Amino acid sequence: MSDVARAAGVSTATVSRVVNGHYGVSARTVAQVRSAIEQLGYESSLVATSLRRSRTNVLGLVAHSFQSYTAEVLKGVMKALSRSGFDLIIYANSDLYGSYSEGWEQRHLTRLSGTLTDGCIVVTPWGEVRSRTPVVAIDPVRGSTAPSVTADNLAGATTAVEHLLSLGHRRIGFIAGRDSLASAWSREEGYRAALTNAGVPVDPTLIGRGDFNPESATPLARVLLQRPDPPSAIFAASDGMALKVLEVARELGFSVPGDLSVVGFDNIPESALTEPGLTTVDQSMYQLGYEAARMLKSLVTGEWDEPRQIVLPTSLVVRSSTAPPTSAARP
Amino acid sequence: MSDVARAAGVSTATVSRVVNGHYGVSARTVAQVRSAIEQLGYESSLVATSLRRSRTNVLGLVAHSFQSYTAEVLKGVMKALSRSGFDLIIYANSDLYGSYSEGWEQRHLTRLSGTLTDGCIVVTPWGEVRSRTPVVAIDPVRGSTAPSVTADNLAGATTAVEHLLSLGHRRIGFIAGRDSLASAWSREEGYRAALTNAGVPVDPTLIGRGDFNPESATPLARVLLQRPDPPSAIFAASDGMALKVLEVARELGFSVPGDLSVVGFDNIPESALTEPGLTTVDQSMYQLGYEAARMLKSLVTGEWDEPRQIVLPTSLVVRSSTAPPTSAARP
DNA sequence: CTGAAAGCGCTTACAG
DNA sequence: CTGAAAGCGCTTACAG
Repeated sequence: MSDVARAAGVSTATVSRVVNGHYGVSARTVAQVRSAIEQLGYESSLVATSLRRSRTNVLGLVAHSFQSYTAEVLKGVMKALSRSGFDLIIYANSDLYGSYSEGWEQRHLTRLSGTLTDGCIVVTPWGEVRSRTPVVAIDPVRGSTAPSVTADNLAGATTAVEHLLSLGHRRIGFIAGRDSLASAWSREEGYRAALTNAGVPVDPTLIGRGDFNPESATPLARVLLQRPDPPSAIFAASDGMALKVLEVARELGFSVPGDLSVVGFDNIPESALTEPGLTTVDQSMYQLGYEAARMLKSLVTGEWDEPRQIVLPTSLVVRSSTAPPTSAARP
Repeated sequence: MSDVARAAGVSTATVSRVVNGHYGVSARTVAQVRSAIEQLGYESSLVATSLRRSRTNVLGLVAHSFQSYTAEVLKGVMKALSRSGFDLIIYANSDLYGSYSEGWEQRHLTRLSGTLTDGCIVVTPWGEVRSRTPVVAIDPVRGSTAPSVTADNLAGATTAVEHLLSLGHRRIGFIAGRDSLASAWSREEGYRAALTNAGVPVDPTLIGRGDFNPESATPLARVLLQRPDPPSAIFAASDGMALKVLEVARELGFSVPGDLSVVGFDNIPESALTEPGLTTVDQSMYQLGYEAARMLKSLVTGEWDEPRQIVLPTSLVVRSSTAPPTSAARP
């Protein structure tokens, strides 16, 4: 900027005014400055600008990994921000790839929201976060009253288990997600509610405690399927985990859906590609991202007047990983 | 930071030393400062730090949109950066969603590389870019000698067209990509080469000029298919465009692959999900991202000693959108 | 209409 | 071992 000022023979204050289109600069000066900018290929530093200004028109997104789930969310966020005047900065910590680390989102949030961003979206946070700028959580922690958008996990899970019940399954295993997340809790609630409603007692030994990380499901599925009396169906709280169940089933000689039915949750793109295709509950991750960005945008400008907690509908997608149980459940 | 300094009864200089783990601070002071940091939940501002320091350990990525292609690239980048000590910042301009705007990448690059990032990856740039920090392009412009990673587009396209030729097709249409990109050019070259090698003359009226944007293919496909003598097969330079060809074919009453064979390029996840599944050339977008990040990382630390232009292999994925031509090409 | 000066939150020689 | 001061690249009252 000082180069530009020198070239145009003015002060940096004036250059700044021209760059920001402020009034009160003579046409002649504007022209001179513009041509200097042009010639030098000057572009203002995002960092310096944001340090000085309160408003940056940049929104942030922090996520702990970039698997399919996040990628879908991102598409929705971008769509919502399209031509909104807000740019997006996504911050990803290299240490966090695929593994949760307590408090990561708080760290990143604080580092960004100091000055860089006007507000942030945080995807599947670890805990409640505080920030001086607005934050909306996608898939918040349990009991959070902060702005958030989430799928109707309870209804989705209930439908999934009802689907299995209607096929005739009675011994239905469950692989739970990370306990602290509202989504994990609701999905488990849905599982319990559907069984209870159907008069099927909940068997705690049929429940495995995963954490949404696909890998966490592998040992749990193994335990469930190596019992003398394995379940005839397994409902996993996420597709990533369900895919691992499929893997273990294959390894152990269970045919799906012949010996074992499997249902997931999320409907990530991969679920349609496996053989057999995974029956799952669709939560539009695109929509989650879209709505979160829409809310954050308005929160930042102070125009939001809808409820600060959005719940999006889910729907059951029946593919070929589910079928009625056979009498001989063991291969 | 001044809050922390006050609470700990030291200067901000000392706080800075503690935060950055510099030597020469008494154990007692360190303890005091740490406890103040803890209590106040202090986190250093990324912006201020990067403004002051030359090295930030943050790498940047700029892309003009976030469709499947970019999402896949991103996964590869994140994988390569995992536990590398480098964080990643992705910058997305809201005005650019899905549409090219000349020079966008240069603008963003300059704004980021001023101080925020140590280097950048730019995905399908519009032109050659200059920057004081290292830049690696994924899918560079034609004739670029800057660091880049790209798929073997020539071989891929040749194979695709040879596949159609071997099925018996002779009138093969082509929908080209954005001319300035090396990838678009090579894919067209591959198309021409395969035809020429087979002794089939290239018919310029069978070539449509798209720009990789899916929408650009719709009118072109319409023109091609509404001719009195439509081609029996169409090769599109990207899956996004090929999917649109499928759409137009359906609309016009062509059955695929009965009346028309269609081949794409990229192998985005959606291509496996359409009905019929799209035959396409796989270029591992994940690999492109992975290699680009690996190169950038070493370029920044000055350790890169491999060639600065990486070409990755491609492979043909045959699904059900291709078949031998029938005698009656018109429905 | 324009400039000198202060300050955003940090880091880093330079003194002491 | 620690602090006062300068400065990274901007913006914005405050004068003039």
